[in-house]
Amino acid sequence: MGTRSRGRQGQELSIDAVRFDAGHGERIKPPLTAAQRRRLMALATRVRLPPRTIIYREGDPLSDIFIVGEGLVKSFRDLASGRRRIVHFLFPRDVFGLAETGRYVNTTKTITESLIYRIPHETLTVALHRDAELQFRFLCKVTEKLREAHRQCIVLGRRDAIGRLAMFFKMLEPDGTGRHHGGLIPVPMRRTDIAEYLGLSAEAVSRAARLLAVRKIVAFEGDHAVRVKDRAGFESLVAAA
Amino acid sequence: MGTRSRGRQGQELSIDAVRFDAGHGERIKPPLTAAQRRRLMALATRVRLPPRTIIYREGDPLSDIFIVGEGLVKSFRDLASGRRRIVHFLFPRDVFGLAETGRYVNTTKTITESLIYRIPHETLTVALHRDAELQFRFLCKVTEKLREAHRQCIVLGRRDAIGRLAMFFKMLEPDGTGRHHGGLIPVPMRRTDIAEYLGLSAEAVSRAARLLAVRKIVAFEGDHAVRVKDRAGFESLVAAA
DNA sequence: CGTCATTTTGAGGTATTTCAACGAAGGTGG
DNA sequence: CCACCTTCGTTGAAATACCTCAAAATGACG
Repeated sequence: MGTRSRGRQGQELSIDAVRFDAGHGERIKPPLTAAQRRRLMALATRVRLPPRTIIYREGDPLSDIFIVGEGLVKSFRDLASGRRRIVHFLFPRDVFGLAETGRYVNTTKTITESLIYRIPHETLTVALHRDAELQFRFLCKVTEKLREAHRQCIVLGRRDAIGRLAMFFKMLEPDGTGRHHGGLIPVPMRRTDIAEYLGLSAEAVSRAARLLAVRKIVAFEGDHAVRVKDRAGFESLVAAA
Repeated sequence: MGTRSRGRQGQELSIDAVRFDAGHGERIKPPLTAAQRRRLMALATRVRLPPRTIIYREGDPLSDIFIVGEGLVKSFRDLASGRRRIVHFLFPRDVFGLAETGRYVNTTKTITESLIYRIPHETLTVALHRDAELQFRFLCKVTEKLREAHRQCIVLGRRDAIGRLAMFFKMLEPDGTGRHHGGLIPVPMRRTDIAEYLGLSAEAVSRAARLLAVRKIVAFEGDHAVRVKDRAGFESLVAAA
């Protein structure tokens, strides 16, 4: 497969990582009405999956669109070099199942135990054609994901590991300010996952994390939580770009 | 602005870089019917802009959605460090005008003389609600752009300048194989633009380009065209990831 | 033909990668 | 319940590659 997009322009629904609410930021009215949500859920099958379960593999024929109910899922690609790149993490309410030419483009795997909803993609396509408003919500959500992907590009463009890691934590921050959670940021994924997401070696992530702690910018509380100690320093690192 | 997306979930149309046709790859039936295209064009205003003209700035209030008719546009962001990052290039038939919370997120500027169509975003929103099929085309296109953004993330994740540059050229290749154009790839943008897109310094791009030429993988024909000389070597560089 | 912007080239500094090894943690089986 | 094993995380040291600074060369434009 080349780098250039050349997806078939058929009726297939191909959405990846579309969140149904306003994201981790300011809570705005949910883009889906209760009725829409109900109808959508009626089309779905629920599955509960243990950690490290592969949901589908890159290249598998497209069948369903998935929605994360609970848990954490990673979407990644194995490169020719043997290296693995995580394209994005999928949190509750994220939609995934991006396909091209009728095949999934990434492999997805649960990180923690997860509750997953699946909807046959034709079913969803039909529903979207019936309900223009519902479809518009999807459109908004995909554009939102597009913005997020662009932001990730900015992160990856940075050269310094410490800055990338800071931006990553910032991305994980529930409300973006730390006001309501005392600067505590949950970090459900493993270090190697972070490394594969940020395009760094695991060692570099480890060193950057230690540096953040040594500089008293954050304090780690176990492997799966960080607390921002120096908000000003943290934000200036994030903004340094 | 934080790194986390927190766009308002209103009726604003916020689409960036949505191509109306099948992209540079295999030519498939255009996603827009002639009638849809005609109607869309009826809503638009045409403008012809000289090179290096700013179309809108980051932070400007959202007013229109734009479509490239001819020429080349770049969409970029100035970072706190004073560095500039090009988020993407916009080719003919690409749509742009991505906004968040009612404001454009990037600055856009013509690179070459361009023909631009502009449609008030409310007008387009209404049209999309009226025509579910038209909206579905938009949805498909945005997801396509999302895939492209993911691919760019892969490129940016690479550590070697020469590999990134190779992937960039590959991205620019009209049909992805070189079969129909003798491996000749037009490169309309300047070196510095490429550098800002790839997250490299201009010097690194220059050196990588020379290296590609020295290794006889490509040959430059002026500053705005490259010819792939060693297809196998080229592809293996691209795939090396 | 001169001026300005872009591109290229050179040399040194710095950051991350890589390779290697150790320590810790989680899961499995006896 | 403990020992073992696999995986993950950390730390150290050397190598590589890009960045930065500086300056020359090329090209565009008036």
